[in-house]
This record gives sequence, C-alpha cells and structure tokens, in this order.
Amino acid sequence: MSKNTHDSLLQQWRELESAHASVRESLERALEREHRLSLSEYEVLQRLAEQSDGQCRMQDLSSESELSQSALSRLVGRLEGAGYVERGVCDHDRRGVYATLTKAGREAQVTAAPTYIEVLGTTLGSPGVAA
Amino acid sequence: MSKNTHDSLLQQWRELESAHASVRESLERALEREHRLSLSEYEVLQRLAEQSDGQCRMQDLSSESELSQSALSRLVGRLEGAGYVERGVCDHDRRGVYATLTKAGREAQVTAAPTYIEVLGTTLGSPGVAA
DNA sequence: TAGCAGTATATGCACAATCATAGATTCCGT
DNA sequence: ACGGAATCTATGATTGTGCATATACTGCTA
Repeated sequence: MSKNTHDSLLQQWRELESAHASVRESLERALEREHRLSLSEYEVLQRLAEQSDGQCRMQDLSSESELSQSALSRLVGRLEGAGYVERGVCDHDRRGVYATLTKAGREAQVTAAPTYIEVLGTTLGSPGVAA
Repeated sequence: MSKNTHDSLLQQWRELESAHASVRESLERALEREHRLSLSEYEVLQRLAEQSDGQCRMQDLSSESELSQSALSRLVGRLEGAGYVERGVCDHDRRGVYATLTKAGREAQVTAAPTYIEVLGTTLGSPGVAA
C-alpha cells in the first residue's frame, strides 16, 4: 500500500486502457471502412462461426461478449435485419432463443476475418500504430 | 501467418478485452455507487489533479484521455455543471480553453481516489473478481 | 396441479459517445 | 498586411449502451 504500489497500479491500468483503446479503435475503423461492420458485430458473427452448427443461445453469446444482455439483444436484432443471423426459439426451453448464422452471415464473417486478423497483427505489440 | 499465429493473436486480444472490461466495469460501478462519478469523469479529475496548478488545456486533456475531442468537451461541460471545474480562455492562444479544478473538484477527486485505487488493487491481476 | 420463485429475452427510457461541421483564432507565405 | 490553411473548441444529429422493467416460460414445492 505504499505510494509506489499506487503508482504502479495506476500505470498498469493506464497501459491496459491505452493498449485496449488502440487496438479497438483500429479494428473498429478497419471493419467499418472495409466491411460495414462494427467491432462488436463482427465479434458476434465470429463467435457464432466458431460453433459447429453456427448457432448459439443468446444467453451464451451474451456471457462471451463484453456487452450487457440488452445491448446484445439489440445487436443480434441489427444482424438479423442485415440478414446475417436468424432467431429461433429453443425447442427444449421455450424461454430461450438461439441465433443462427445465415449463409450471408457466414460469408460476411469469412470475408472480414483477414482484415480483423491483419489489424490484430499490426496493433498488438505495436501500440500507438494506427492501421 | 500459420493458423497458430491467428489463434494466438485472437487469444491475446480476447484476454486484453476481457481484462480491460472487467477492471473498467468494477471501477465504473464502484465510482458511480460511492461517489456519483463515471469512470471517465473521475479520470479527468485525476489528470487535472496531477497538474501542479490544477489546470490543463482541453487539447491536452483530450489526448491523454481515450475519448474523442467532442466527448471530452461535453464531459468537461458536465464537470463544470457539477461545480468541479471552471473553464477559461488561454491568454496567449485565444482559441484554447483551459479547464481548472475548483476546490470542490479537488475534494471530489481526493475523496474518490481510495475507491479507485482499491478497485485497481482488487481487479488487476485478479480477473473476473468483481469488487 | 396450483402457485410462486427463478430464469431468458425484449424493450422503454435516459444518457454518453461518435461523426461531421460551425465558429473563432492563429500561423504562414507572399 | 492580407488571405488562405491550419488549429482549437463547441454543438447538432445520430447511434449504441446500460438500467430497469415487462413478458414469457420453467421448475419446484406443497
């Protein structure tokens, strides 16, 4: 609890904030510019694409993402509007909803993936360099 | 550029995102609950408090924070409304504006600091543990 | 099986963030 | 000294986010 510890914690946090902001911003810009996708939209498509059947319960999607439940619900709504996912009720738990990647959604994710990975390669470890 | 590299980048980024979100959320909740301050509001007060004269140009405040210029302008507007800062024009560059901590602003920062540091201590290095 | 607590999702509302741009001032070339 | 480019801040418009809550369904208890 010495002053050194305070400063060290502060420095650690500021570095984390700064690194995160730098990568996020680059991803955000590149995905928006080249694929008309926000970062969180892309990342949800990515999570869905990782499922063997391309589908996932809202609940699980929500806990994997860093978004609130309501933000995720609206996000999936937007993806649905764009024709990238479809929603359907769970048969064995009819409270639940699963989101399923459409063909277009899978294609969008595959198309955007190289951009995403390239930006990660450029910015992770090279803080402050905008892509 | 092997598949391993892709996965490693992805994993690195997800860990960064998750660590950042976890700390940010805890700070946000604790500061809001105990001091009626948002995280970015507190962090701006903190930057001002670090200046020997408690004042700083909007421009510098903006580049130190992770906010856009316009977001910072409004944020300082809110702090001004709360009586925590005052705005004045720079005498030697009348485009510029400097924000100055008021007495109340300095007190608010000092009062909230222990909460901030405590949450940092709890969450940095202990990801997933909400304060 | 009736009722109640718990869980899953969607939505109204308030608010903060961004982008684009306006308004004001400074800087520089000629 | 003039005029245009560049810089600094504020603001209108739009959008995404979180909180609180409504709605629907499940599962447990009596």
